[in-house]
Amino acid sequence: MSESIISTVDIVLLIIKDDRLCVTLSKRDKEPYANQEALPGGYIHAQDDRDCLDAAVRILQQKTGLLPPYLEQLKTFAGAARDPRGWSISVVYFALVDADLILSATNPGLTIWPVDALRRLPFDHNEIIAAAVDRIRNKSQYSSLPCYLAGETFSLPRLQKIYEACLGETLNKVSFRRKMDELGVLEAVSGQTESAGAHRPAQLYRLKSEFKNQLKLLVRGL
Amino acid sequence: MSESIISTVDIVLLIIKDDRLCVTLSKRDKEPYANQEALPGGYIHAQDDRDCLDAAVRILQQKTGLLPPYLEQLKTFAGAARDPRGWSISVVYFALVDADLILSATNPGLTIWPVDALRRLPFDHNEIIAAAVDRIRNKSQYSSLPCYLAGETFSLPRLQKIYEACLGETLNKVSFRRKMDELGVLEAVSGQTESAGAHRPAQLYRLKSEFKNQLKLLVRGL
DNA sequence: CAAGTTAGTTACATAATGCAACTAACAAAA
DNA sequence: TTTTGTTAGTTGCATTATGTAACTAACTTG
Repeated sequence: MSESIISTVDIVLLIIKDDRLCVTLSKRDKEPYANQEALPGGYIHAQDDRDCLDAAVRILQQKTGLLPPYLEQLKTFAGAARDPRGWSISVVYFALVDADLILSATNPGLTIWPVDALRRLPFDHNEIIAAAVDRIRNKSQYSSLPCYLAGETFSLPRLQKIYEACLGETLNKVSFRRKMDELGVLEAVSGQTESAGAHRPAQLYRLKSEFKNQLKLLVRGL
Repeated sequence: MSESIISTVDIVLLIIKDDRLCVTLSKRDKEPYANQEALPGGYIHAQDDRDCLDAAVRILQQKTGLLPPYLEQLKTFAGAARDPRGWSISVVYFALVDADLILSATNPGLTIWPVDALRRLPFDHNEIIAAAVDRIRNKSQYSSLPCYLAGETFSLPRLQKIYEACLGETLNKVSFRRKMDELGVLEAVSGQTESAGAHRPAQLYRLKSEFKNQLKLLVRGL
């Protein structure tokens, strides 16, 4: 039956760094693959965790100190071959967070890697990250998902760069702004602008409070 | 750690019956909830199953005798409260199959229920089915997914009914046919028509062989 | 062979999208 | 103080996608 099955949760924590989609890895402190970079993860604690989301939040807190604004179940990876310890189940979540929260914090053992230039990772973690990128690419096409990768306030050109990093393609400026208007999740921060050089400063926006914990979907994609 | 966690696979087997999206339930032969209708499922066999998909195929074979043309992982439901036996993980798959394969076969203990008129089911199976319906509704909007619910050959009006059942809304005939043309997964069965009454018979189509095992996606939805 | 019914197509109005060219607002150099 | 360069943001228009109504086609039944 299931006595010998290892039950874990792993987390793909994604951020934008230098306009590129990046994944956060943490150095493993135990065998197998001790001292190697891998997705942050851990055992499910049947005593402490009420469900998988609980476990994901706990593990993320332990490994990164963060409670990210977006956390969604991605997929479950399981089988006999993926972990040297034996038959294992990993319920994988993916989290989106503003890069500054990671880069500014002192998180020992956390490293950031562009998702399109990863080296070979332990377990099936490359495959897992690829699945996360697929998911975010898909959802970015028709939702406010990438907004969770921006900070509290941001300009539309900045948000467009984030969408482009998620989608892996450049977008038309006019169409993008029309779609953001249609989405209706943003509100201008009155008077606030971002001056980033010798040119016209950009209006700053933030997520309307009612959308801080809820995705908004477009009827017809970007 | 994870010694006490129960690991199972459950399957949401969906079909179209009387132009409605329906789920296939099977009578449980063991406790808990013995003799009640529930999603077909079973323990993962770490000895026999190489991975979860393996387990899903085995369980589906045992409970229904089918190898469905479409089988995808839906989501994992886990926690302390969902199963009276204790902390449990259920990796849920959803399967699509031509209704005739179930209705014609002699599958004792299998029953068919419209997904929008279900009674209260054991475990969290109502919630699981709702998640499956959400998924199929979403994917039907921009993919060839509902084709797996049709048989070998089918007319376009029939396929439109299937799409409508999946989406829960009626579609425009001209637009639907344009989109199916754009999808490009169908080929006319030359000379074959379906005569279903005192009116013009409909051209029959089938999935092109290269799409029997691969979803095709629309760039811009139905 | 006329009537009824569904299959399938055509023509056209309306809406969505993409592109190019515009104006706006700033800093820095002249 | 004016000019220049650069990015922000808007406008107008051509092109494409979509929805609707009205059409023709092909069958069965009376």
